[in-house]
Amino acid sequence: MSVDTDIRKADRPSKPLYARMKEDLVRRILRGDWRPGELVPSETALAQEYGVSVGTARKAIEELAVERLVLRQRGRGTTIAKADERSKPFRFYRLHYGNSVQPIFSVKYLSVKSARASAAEARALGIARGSAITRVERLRGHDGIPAVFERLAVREDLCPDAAAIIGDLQPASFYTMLERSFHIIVPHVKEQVQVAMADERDAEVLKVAVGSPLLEVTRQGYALNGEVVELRQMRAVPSVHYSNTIGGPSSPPAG
Amino acid sequence: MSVDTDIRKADRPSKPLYARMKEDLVRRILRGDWRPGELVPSETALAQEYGVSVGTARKAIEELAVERLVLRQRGRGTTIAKADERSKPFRFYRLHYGNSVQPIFSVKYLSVKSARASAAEARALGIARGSAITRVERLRGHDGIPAVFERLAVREDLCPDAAAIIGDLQPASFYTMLERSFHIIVPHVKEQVQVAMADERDAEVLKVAVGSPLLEVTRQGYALNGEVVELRQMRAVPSVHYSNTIGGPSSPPAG
DNA sequence: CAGTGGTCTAGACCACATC
DNA sequence: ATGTGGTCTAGACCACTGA
Repeated sequence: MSVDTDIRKADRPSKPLYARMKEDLVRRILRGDWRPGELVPSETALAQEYGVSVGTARKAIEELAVERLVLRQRGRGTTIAKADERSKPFRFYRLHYGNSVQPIFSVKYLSVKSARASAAEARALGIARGSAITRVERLRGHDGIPAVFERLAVREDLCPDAAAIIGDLQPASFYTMLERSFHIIVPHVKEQVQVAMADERDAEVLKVAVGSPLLEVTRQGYALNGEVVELRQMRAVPSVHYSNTIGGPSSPPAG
Repeated sequence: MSVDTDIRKADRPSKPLYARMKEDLVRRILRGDWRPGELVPSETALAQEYGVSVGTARKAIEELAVERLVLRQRGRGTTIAKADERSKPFRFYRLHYGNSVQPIFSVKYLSVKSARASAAEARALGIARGSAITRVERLRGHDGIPAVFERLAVREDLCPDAAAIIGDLQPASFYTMLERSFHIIVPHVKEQVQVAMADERDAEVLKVAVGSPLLEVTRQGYALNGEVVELRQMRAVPSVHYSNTIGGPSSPPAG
């Protein structure tokens, strides 16, 4: 039976039933009981399995849906959300070139290699200094113009053989690849935006002068269990801007 | 009776009952039936008034709560959210100095005056060129160091006598002032972040060299009815960064 | 067609804030 | 003590999808 611990007699002081049920469902998703794109049991089936009313099961599933972990479709059923469904329009990729509305940039891989985590990387990733990581350099362009230079780092303990796999696939979507190749779901990211000065590598790749100002976005990608799995630094030419919207009908929860 | 149109026999094809009820509640908030901080009728009272079940009324109110228009407190009741409740930790103010977690900056008003909207301002505000607006300059500092130079513009047709009122109050929170002095609620903003070069005024105020790179955040503030009421440009010294979090438990809906 | 999620109802009990 | 929102139940009907 898939419910290891009876959610009805847990915790002290006990959380609401639907909350415990939700946590258990997350545990099962994390364990890989259902893969992204796969159908989850129906409301009534889950209600029966957990011994709760449909309304309660519904509330648990509903919360997973607003967190975009799960996709509900009337008549079809509920599926585990795939990376592209989770990150719909601009959720993750908020960089735009000039006035263009399209966030679409071509991607070119510049390098993919295994390395050892620096002190800063180790701290940010929550691993020991010197642990194995994979470093990736990508360049995004707009109409043939270099626009965004990305440096990524992922934990090799979570993504074994990442260098080879990434080098081979050169995926347009990093999160889809993490999902398909390593069963890692990244439902949550934190970003900081600031001004940076171009170093020599930036200058070379982006065709700008060393020391010229760039827009820098630093990102930490969190896995379902809360661990940081990915670090990303994006340095963009000054004509690129970062856009964000806060509040309003149907905006997701803020951290 | 406060329900002008019977929400039960509306629209074609008709939206769900709870959605129509929600829209009607928004209409009443917009009309000012209840002021920020004031108690809204209870679930059961509203259910009775609209002739729906408590569960349905509940769903309508619940949606207003996730949009932060309304604040629900068990044992107390439901109130119209005040500006500071709506913009809780960092929802609107996402600029930080260096590594400090606190987004707290002192505020100093530099100038407040009436003016005519430029072509760009008029377009962004959805008003005619040359319409009356109020322009405000503020400086935010961190530990006595100039950090963020803000230029604001608000529509004077919506905020009559704004120049005098703002000059008089010099409010720390602009949105709280809009709410209290003009009954305008701003539940939604859009922001763009980019690199800018310091002009002469920036240089003078922020104590940097003309032409040196700054972090610029441009913001449009939307009123409840969807109109743009406020334009804001924030130019910050390079040690300031903009932070954002996407997804995860209890993140608001993304635009 | 059977099965899904979406809406809606009517009731119960509870934890909590206020007076 | 009263009234609030929060949880939970058990049912009904509907719109839609897919075989």
